[in-house]
Amino acid sequence: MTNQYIAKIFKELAQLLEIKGENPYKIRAYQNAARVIESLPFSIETMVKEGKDLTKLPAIGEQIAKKIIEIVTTGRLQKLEQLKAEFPKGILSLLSIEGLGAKHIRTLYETLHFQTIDELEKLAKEHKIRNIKGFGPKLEEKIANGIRLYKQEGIRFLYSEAEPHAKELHQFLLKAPTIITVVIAGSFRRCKESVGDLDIVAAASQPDKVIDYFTKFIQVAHIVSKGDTRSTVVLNNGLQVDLRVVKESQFGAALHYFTGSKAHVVAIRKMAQEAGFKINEYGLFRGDSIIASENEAEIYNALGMDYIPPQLREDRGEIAVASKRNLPQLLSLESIRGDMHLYSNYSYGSSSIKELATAAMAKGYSYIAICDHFGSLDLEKIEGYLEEIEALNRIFTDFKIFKGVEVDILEDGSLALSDEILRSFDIVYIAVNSSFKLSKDAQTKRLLRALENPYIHAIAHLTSRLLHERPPIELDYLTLFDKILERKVLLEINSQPNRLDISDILTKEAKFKGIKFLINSAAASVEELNYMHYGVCQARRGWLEQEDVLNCLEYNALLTTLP
DNA sequence: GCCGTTTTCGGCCCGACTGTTTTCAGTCG
Repeated sequence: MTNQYIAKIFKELAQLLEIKGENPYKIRAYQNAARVIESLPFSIETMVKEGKDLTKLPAIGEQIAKKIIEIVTTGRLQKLEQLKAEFPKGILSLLSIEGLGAKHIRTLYETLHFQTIDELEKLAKEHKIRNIKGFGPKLEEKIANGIRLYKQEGIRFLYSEAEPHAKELHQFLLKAPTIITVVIAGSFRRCKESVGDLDIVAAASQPDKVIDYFTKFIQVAHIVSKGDTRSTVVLNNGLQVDLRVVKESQFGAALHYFTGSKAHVVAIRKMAQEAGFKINEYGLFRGDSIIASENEAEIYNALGMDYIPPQLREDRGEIAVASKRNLPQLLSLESIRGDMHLYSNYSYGSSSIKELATAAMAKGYSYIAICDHFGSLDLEKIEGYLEEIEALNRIFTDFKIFKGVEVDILEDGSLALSDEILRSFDIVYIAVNSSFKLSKDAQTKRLLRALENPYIHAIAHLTSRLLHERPPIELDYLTLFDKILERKVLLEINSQPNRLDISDILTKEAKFKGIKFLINSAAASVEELNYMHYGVCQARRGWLEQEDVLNCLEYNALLTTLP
């Protein structure tokens, strides 16, 4: 049972209680618990089975601990089942309709007693909603449209999919009248692996002119809201974009607020309040006097802490560490000295080894590893492959190519290539590329056995997840990380934008265990060498510093450090 | 429902915009 499953139960519980009109602080308590459970690096199921005290976790008190135990032991939560039975099936989907919240949904249900969502859609079309107190024609239309939209698919974008839109909007807004600064904030600035919308913060002397200009962006499909200082639009492809425009002197405070995460901002505001400040999107205040507002660093500094980079702003311990002025010095793209996992046209890459090497040199790297994916049928091919790399190494000066391979971990934990073959490579990655649905126990045993092999160096894309496509394989990470550390095996952060494997949370957990990493583009073409920056962002979200990542080392240092 | 170097009770982040209203509740971020 995953933490996500447990968190989802509390999220649904909170939503249903909201529709029921429960105490909002109780609802928030469930939401907070869900968020904490979701971002735990270890399995809460295991905690329960080992009899650990759940109330030691933040936001988990006696009541929620009891409920977690119930979920783990019975697979469900009685209280949620009861609540669900009180309302029509699918009622929670109504919450995803823009502009329709819990209070409205409750009024709708109490007035109309609809039994299905389809029934509600029909009532909306028949104009049975507009005369209810608190409703009108506009909301009625939103409900009808919202239900129709929901029946299609929910939209969420990979970071890499949102990126071109972000860049284009940035360029567009820089040409807005009276504009001074534009930053894409929100989850995009925090480099989350997928983003729900784009939040943009701008500074301008006449905000209303910028808002006007913004809503005329060519790709705007419709305008959700438009005021003097803020506006929301939806683009043709369904991506929602929010713009907030402030005065230059307030830019830092606004940027901080709109970068989030929500949990981070709430925690900072609470902390500021306890210290006698007030903080909002216009600045940090003590009484009526403004303490800081122009840039983010000033605000953090006034609160007595290190500047917290956006990628760390998730309320996962960064505030406490920053208050001790002890934040990690996160690595950057410039820290990377080589790319240690590339596929050439010997397996499923489209570029030759020489092309990859030349492109890597042009990027300023001093080494790469070609690690094609080979199985037991490829023995002849491997021979030529090794020779070609050796030949290129004789030609290049000040640049080295490692002879690498990715080998499959079979279902029983044995490897697809013999030790004899594995010995001929400089770097061997093992990877799960099949049997993704084994039980947690079987999957963990499979990895543990593979880790016994003496000729391996690193694990490629550990969880084998594909974002929005395939869930991560189930593993007992605590046990596995102990073994990885003992065997001095490296973990890869795979930069492919639909993988970003391992996750930020696992990365942080592994780092504090003492495990070292490689950040790789896993490029299958020259162009994909540029994916490296996605992996670096992910590593930053996982609190990694240069010293945690072996391909931040120069060639000679790397040679002596490689396991 | 959670939480506590002021507290085991009484707090719990803060403001813009919309659609409904005649001054504001609901929603959102």
